[in-house]
Amino acid sequence: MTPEALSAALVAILRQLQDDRILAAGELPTEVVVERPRNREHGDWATNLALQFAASFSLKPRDLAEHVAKALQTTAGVSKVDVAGPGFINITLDAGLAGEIAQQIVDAGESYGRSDALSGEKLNLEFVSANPTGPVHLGSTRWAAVGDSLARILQSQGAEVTREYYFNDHGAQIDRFARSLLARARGDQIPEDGYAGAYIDQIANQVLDGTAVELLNLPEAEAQEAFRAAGVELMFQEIRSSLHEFGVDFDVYFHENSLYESGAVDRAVERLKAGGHMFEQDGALWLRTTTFGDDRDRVVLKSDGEAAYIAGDLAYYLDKRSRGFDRCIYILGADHHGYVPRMMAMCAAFGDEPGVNLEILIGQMVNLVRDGEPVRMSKRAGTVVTLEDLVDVVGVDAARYALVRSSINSSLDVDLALLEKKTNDNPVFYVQYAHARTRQVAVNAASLGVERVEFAPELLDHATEEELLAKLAEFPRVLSHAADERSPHRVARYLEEVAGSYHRWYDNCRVTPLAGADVETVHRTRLWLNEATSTVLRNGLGILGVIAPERM
RNA sequence: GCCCCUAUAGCUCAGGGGAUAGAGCGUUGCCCUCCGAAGGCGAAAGCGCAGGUUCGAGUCCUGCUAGGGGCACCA
Repeated sequence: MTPEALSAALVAILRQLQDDRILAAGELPTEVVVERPRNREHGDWATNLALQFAASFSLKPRDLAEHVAKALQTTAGVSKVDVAGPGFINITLDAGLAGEIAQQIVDAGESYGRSDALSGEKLNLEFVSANPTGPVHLGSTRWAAVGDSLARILQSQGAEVTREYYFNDHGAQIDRFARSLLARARGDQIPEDGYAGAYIDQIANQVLDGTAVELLNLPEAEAQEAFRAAGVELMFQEIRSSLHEFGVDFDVYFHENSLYESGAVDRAVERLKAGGHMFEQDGALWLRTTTFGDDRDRVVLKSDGEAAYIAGDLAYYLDKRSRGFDRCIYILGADHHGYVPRMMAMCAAFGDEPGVNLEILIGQMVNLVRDGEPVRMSKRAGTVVTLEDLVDVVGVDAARYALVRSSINSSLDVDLALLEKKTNDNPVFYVQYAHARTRQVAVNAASLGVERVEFAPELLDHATEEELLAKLAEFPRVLSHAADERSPHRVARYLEEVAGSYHRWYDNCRVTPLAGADVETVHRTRLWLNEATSTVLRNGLGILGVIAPERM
């Protein structure tokens, strides 16, 4: 009996009580929270439904709890029901029932934890979208790890997810990038507002290598354009390849420039004009975002005729919608949070529903620290840490795990000194080690003739087995909750708990018999539990884009 | 001035209104004659402050304090 099954049984009981006129008419909850009580004396599972819903039926919590408890007594698989405290319902299952989940998990394999809750939803998830004026830095790397895991989580719930990267190859910053390249190619100083760093020299040289030397003798505008086109392409390739090394591949790399070349920007503006959301003032064209809650209106076409940045976003959003995405999710850094109200206003101006068709996740920044002291990331000071730097020092697994295990609402400190020491203080090793252990136990079991030829779940009755089984049973809900809350970090935290439960079990219950002893049913049964743990750890690590190693 | 995020153990962070607030690292005491000690068991150690809502608040609301980020016809 899984917590989901118990929850469903409880909902059915409430419906029955209503049919029997014990409960007043009224809306019933569609889901009831069934939790593992912290204190094992409180049974296998507990629910607070009486405390939650008693008031809406004009009952005292304990009275409602008694009614539910009485009905639950007769439910198959339930051995004991208690009402405790103000109205908690504590449930104990029949021996063996809790153990069945081990076999179910092994049978489900890769599909354990998946659901079809989001099937039919077509989601567009945009993240990273770092500008092609430099390598992917530490901050963006966080969104690469988080975004990719979130995509996997949403896919596990049946959603059709497109990972998208908005490639910002239009506008003034690209011009500065091009001027910087050109200057370095000529051996000149970087312009005042330009980009510095060794990578600029590298790319400038690459551009030169790939073309005729006469490039430098072209008229200024043509030379700059040549460096812009070639430099952006090289930068783009580098970003793409470092993300690929990081295990993050996008389905769509969308070039901002294409929106201008295709006329999509003009069409978006026309549509907003037709909707009566645009006005002219001071020679510029404005979008009246204040109609939809923004604190001031926004310029779309500047008085010099150039498009403001938001113009591209208008067209880009419409383009996503026209590609059939019900929901467009953006992951943006905290330095862009001020951008949210105007994006939401834009969404509303197009007649869409902000928060539904357009969803923006704001993630806090990554701070660089050395020995506890903050380090300012500065390209000029050479203290920019890139995705590749991070991976070079700690590897993909540790990097992804460290960046994904915290809530995006918290800023994250990355300590350089710690990373340089290559210490194993990253919890990813704790989880990976647990998985490696399950595999080695399986290897040893096989060599000693322990096989999964029989399964007697009632033998999984040690305290550490009950704990582990309950933990494994939570995986589907953890995934579903992580999807609902857009919180990949919950999966990481959950895996750490699974690993802990497994290590404790390993310490108490042997899968292989002691030397000279016979292989018994209990060993064969435990092998199922070992395999189930392996499955959950493997599936969970897969969600995080981290390898589940056979050995370490 | 306005907006967003944060404040939980020595450090980095979890914690879905519920029962005795957790993990990793660090400190410290124990446990390898048999499936991996990258492990387990134990100890010390914590919800910024003040109100409020609630049967019940680390969690929700208000105010305060502190830290981070943002408030362009930049992108």
